[in-house]
Amino acid sequence: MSDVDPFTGVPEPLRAAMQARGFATLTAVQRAVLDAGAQEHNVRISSQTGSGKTVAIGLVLAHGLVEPPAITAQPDAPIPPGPRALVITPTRELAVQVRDELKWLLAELNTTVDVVTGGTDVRGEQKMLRRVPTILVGTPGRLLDHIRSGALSCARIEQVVLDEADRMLEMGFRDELDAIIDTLPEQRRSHLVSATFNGVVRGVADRFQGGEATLVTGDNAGEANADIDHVAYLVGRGQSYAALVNALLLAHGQQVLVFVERRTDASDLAERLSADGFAALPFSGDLSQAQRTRTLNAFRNGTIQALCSTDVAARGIDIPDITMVVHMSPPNDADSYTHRAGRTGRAGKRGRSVLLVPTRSEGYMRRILAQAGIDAQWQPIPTAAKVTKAIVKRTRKLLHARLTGEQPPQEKSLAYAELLLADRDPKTVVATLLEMAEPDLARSPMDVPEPEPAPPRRIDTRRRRGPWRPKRGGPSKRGGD
DNA sequence: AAAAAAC
Repeated sequence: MSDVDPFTGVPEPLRAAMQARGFATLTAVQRAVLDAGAQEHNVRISSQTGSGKTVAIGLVLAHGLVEPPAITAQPDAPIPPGPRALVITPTRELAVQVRDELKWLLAELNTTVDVVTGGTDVRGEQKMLRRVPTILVGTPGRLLDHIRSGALSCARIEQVVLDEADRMLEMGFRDELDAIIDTLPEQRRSHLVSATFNGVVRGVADRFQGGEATLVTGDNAGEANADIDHVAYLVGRGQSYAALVNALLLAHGQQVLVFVERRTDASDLAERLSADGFAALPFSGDLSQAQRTRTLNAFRNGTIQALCSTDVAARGIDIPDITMVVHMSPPNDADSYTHRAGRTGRAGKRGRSVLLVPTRSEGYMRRILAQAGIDAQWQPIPTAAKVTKAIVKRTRKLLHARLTGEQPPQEKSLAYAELLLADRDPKTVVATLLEMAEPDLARSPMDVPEPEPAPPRRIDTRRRRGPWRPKRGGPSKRGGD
């Protein structure tokens, strides 16, 4: 095996880009698209979250783009200039991420990759489209906008990709999707990509691909990502979910992505956590696109510890260092759970997915987990004593350094303790911790200790504060889903 | 029912 070139079949310009990016080898699904000879067919890529599906689709697209376009304009029927490939995603942030990923991968292939999404300046995009990118990534509404205004011609599209395909083929997207697909040439390749293709969507998927697709799977096809530990806590009536999330954040001490049901829940939770002294921000369609971008960047670069998000961030978003996902309310279905949880445990790293389950929803949630093929650990709610132990352990070193003036140890998990302690007198913190350590507190688990003298702080998403600087080794090695 | 997605 060792004498086999792991990049066999990868076009030379892409091999160079991948090696420059630090890839030592291909992931299973990336290897599989090449071995399947997928470059000549419609492809359906189904592989677990965080397994490098975006690069896999880049490999499929690239093989078609190495050759000059087969379509030639006839004198009597001129074909307007336009992109050769189209990638459609269900959210704006995912479109941008996919654009970025394809851009570095295909940089040496004499291609250009660009993106169009709602919430951004239409004129700027029109100008960009006049320069005719080789590959265009976008969300449905804005793509259709450009098609109808005449700014975008799809007459030269050779390949179309639906990212998060099972989501794109759902009812909510169908009308816009059909309208876009109607403008594509009959002669084209149609690709679908997702971690999940449940039975319901498979029929639609078959029709979309004209019944002809090469199925490409990675490791553990159809199984859950084994790098994620799943934990479920039963939450009784009258217990505070926000307090529980507070406790989980304290105990975990690293970045956490919290999923909530509604937009208002996102802002409510972020507000509450901020008042508790955490660096937390909401993320949902309620925000302006500019704020969405700033917030996601703040989470990506480690400026905030907690992102309180609706399902807008449930699919595809690749943030390599997320070690814990919390579901403050149960997901809608098994696939939704798989995708949410899949924001952690990426590219072979381990992650933890924590469910807060209302007692009345236990049966429902057990069915969802079984459907997703996941064996979760059902545990009692962590007691205040346990949470206290974790936070004491984490902050002890830091407090020692503060009090003695020594250099604090460089540990990322301590960085968030640093933020929590920022602007506070170490002696007050010691007093708070002692108070928290009172075993009496363990009696009422939900009465999670709140760091007493925490003044609400505004979180500046533009620059970092304090001496605190975790992050960020390098770009993702494997990319998104 | 709510989330997302065009102005």
